[in-house]
Amino acid sequence: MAASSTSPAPQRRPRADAERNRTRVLDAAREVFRARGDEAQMPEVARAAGVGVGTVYRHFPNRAALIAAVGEQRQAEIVEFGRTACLPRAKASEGLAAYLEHIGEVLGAERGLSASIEAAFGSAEPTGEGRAGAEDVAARLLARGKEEGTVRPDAEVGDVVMIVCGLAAVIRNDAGDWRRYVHNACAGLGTSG
Amino acid sequence: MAASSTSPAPQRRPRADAERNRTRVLDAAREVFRARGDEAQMPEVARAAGVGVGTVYRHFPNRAALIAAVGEQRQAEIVEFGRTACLPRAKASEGLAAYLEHIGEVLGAERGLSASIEAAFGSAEPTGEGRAGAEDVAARLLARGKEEGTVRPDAEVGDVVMIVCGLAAVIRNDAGDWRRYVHNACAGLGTSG
DNA sequence: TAAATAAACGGAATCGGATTCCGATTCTGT
DNA sequence: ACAGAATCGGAATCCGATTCCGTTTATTTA
Repeated sequence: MAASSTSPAPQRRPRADAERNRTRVLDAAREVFRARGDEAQMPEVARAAGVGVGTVYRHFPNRAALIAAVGEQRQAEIVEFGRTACLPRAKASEGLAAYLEHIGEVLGAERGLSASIEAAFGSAEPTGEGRAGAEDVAARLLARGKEEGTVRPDAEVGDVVMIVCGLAAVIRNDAGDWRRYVHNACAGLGTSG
Repeated sequence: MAASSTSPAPQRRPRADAERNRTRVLDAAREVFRARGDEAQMPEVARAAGVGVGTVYRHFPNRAALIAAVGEQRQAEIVEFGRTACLPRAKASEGLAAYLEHIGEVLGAERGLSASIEAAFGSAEPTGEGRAGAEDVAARLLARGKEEGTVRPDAEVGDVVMIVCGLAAVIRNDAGDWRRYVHNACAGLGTSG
């Protein structure tokens, strides 16, 4: 008792098989949700991962957490794209447009993950790195855009979040010309082209 | 058999108590969802309506339909506001801003209904009148705004839908300065003021 | 290398909540 | 007031998420 309440817990590295199963489950969930939408059932995910339901629950406390984890994983990839393909652009306004277009493409191609990705970008929870990273990319692009004079000075990260969420909703429904919407949204931020 | 397959069904007017109960259930649901969010349970709605669960299901095929009905009812009121308070404005751009601000106010004040209202505006389903009415208001305002020269000629109803959905997401989360977002979104549509 | 211990597994059992069913009750038309 | 039709209420059922625990496996230790 004394030990457990005072020592900061040595934190033995997780067992190898546990770590492997965790990623198996996450990958399987991502695939299943992408294909069937996030109403897919837990047993289905477990089966796809070649694992028992119990194992799924050992790694993710509940269905919502699993869905969120998938969304955050996808978001992390989007942020990575933002850092490597958008931030480096000469014109920040183009970088911003590319960032949003990429998000639109992902949302359109992976409808099943759309809700969880939207949540990753829009949720208020301290999701941590994912959300923070996404906002960091947006913030840098906006700042640079303002210097360039291609972005309205009163534009904020929140505006970009709103665009992403709106985009997700629109794509989830009509799937229509979301590219045009992105274009207009950029125009709205003051980005001229 | 011959009769049932050929006659268009006389459709006797629904029984008085049935009609009364339908609205009781709808009203109770609206209140319960507004207060507790749309995860509130069916039995809770039934209790609030002073009715058995069976009765709830007699009028609404399932939970989703009930939630949707609530959202559509609220949407109808918003559309009504749009027609009476926004369309008549001298400046279409101001009418549009007022329309969006009103939506923001409702979303903010009735968080629990936020998701269903958003769905009513954004869903692809042939929701019918509700959605159509909302888009009608937006379309008229946009058209008039273009004549005025206060709205970008390439703006479309879809852009407004996107704004509404984005707004809903933002309000559901930070609840921050959504008013600023509305302002910026309007600016994005080309509305100068 | 083998035994001991801790951690992870699998999947049957449990639980909660949506939905269905049907006998009892309440309208409506005659 | 009566017959028939529609509606009610709420217990019973169904389904899927989550929990539990005996078994199996990785890791550490002797």
